Amino acid sequence: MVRPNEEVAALLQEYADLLSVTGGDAFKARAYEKAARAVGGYHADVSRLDARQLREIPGVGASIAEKVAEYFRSGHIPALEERRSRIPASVRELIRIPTLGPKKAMALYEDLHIASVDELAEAIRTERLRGLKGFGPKTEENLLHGIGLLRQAGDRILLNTAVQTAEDVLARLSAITGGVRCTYAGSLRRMRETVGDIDILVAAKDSAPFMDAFVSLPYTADVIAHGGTKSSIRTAEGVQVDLRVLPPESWGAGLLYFTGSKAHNIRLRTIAVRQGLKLSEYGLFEAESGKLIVSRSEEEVYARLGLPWIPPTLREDRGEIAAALDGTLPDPVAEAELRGDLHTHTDLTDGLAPLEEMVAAAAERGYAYYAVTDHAPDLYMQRMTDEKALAQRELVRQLDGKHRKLRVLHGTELNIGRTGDVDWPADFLAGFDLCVASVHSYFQQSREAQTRRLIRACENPYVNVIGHPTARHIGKRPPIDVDLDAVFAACGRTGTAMEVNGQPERLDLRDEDIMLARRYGVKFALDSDAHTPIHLPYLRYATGTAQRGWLTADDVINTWPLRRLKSFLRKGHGGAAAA
DNA sequence: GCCGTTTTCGGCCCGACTGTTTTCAGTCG
Repeated sequence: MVRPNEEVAALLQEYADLLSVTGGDAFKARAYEKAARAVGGYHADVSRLDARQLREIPGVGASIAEKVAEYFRSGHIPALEERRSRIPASVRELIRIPTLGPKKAMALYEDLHIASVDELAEAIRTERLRGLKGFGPKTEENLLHGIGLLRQAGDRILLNTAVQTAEDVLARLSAITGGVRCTYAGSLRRMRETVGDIDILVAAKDSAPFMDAFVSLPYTADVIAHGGTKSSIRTAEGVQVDLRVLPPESWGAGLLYFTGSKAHNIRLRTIAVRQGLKLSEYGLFEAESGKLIVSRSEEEVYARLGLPWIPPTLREDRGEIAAALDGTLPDPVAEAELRGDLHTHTDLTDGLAPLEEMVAAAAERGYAYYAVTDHAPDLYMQRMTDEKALAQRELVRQLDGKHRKLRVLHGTELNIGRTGDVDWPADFLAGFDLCVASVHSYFQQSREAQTRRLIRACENPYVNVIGHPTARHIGKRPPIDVDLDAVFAACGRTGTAMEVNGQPERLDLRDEDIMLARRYGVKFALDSDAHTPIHLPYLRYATGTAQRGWLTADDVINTWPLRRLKSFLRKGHGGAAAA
């Protein structure tokens, strides 16, 4: 179940999209977009607020507050429905294609009656776009590429969407009596970056009450299957959720089996067979007699196979079983080991909350340190200036120590320019406690140019962390083409950390890149890149991704005590990080 | 449509790149 805030944010965003597709006042569309983001990132549940309270959300005025209130009263927003009736919903789908915006989408619809991604692909194939004003051969190529990206992500959903749905289902099923255990399994438990469908497991003697409750969840749109051991539904948002009810005595074997991955399970079964055993979702058995040996817990099953328990995030058949056998399995970094966050924003640039609120939320989470890293001037639309940065630093110094044990660091997120230069000169950079540097432009440069610019950024003595290093957006923008070996080598050499960015659409670096970087002795920063207090928990996804990359606490600079972190941030030049 | 007043209208996230055009519209961060 999505939070009411996100439900409303989606509706406001849809309204903004429809406004921009049908033309008219661009500022109005932008006002709705801004309100959508603000509502999505607001700390309180908007379904419980009246119109007056809604207006306290920045960017929400009388008109939008009334529409939101109306939505929770009647379930309808007449103005939105009126717009929908003018434009097929599938036209809106078109603007999800990178490089295709509202104007081009409308041209396709009005001139060629193209109203969906599939129809567009077909129209390109049959050369129907030839001659349409503003659509040349390069545009066709870009559109095909964009459609490919969109389809690559397929029907898989982002990790946080899956987590929210799964946790809501778990909360509802846990309330039913007779359940011994209840959790999610599958690729979600392994924290893969996207999830195809959600697997929920319940241990109970009697499955019927769980199955019945499951198929009648408030957001069940379709019941795909409704049986005694397995039921499947599709939610209103189109997510498939499977529920399996296991007898309590085979919980461990079932959890192991349904967590996967398939390749990991095959390895385990091979080991079992060599020992004259048979492993299934019901337990570990003697092959000859069929006698059950163990099944109650994952630990017991692994132990009987001669293995320690392997954390789910490592179960991808990427060498974890060999490592477990020879005792070199890493102890993956845990979220509780993180002492702070090193990449966050405020409303001084594109964040949604003021510095004081972000710091208070960080203190609430029990951090030992917290870095504010608003955007630097070269990201023009953020309108950062030297004066604003210095004024913010004053405020940061005042807040430092206000919340008992929380140390507040003043940082910035620099833009890595075309050739690897950054926004500010050395003397100004020296005033920051740390600098994250990220790619926000020139995504299409050659591999050689991208590699050079990133290496140059690493060689800057004031750049401590490379933010979201490949700049990908899952399902929307591919990673930049760069020689990661060369960049990681430069990171290792210069003492520049690589970020594992926890924003669900980024997760950047991704697991495989992390494994590669680690071989170059690179250190990592696990960051939320929060733009509002409710993004701070995204560290959870950064941690999951880091675990999948086999990182231990020692690899991660924000598990370190402040003293050790500051020493790392000095990067050999001795100046920036004063005690 | 929102906001902040220089309170009831005028500005709003600005500039660069791409691909198309032949001087610029559309998209993006």
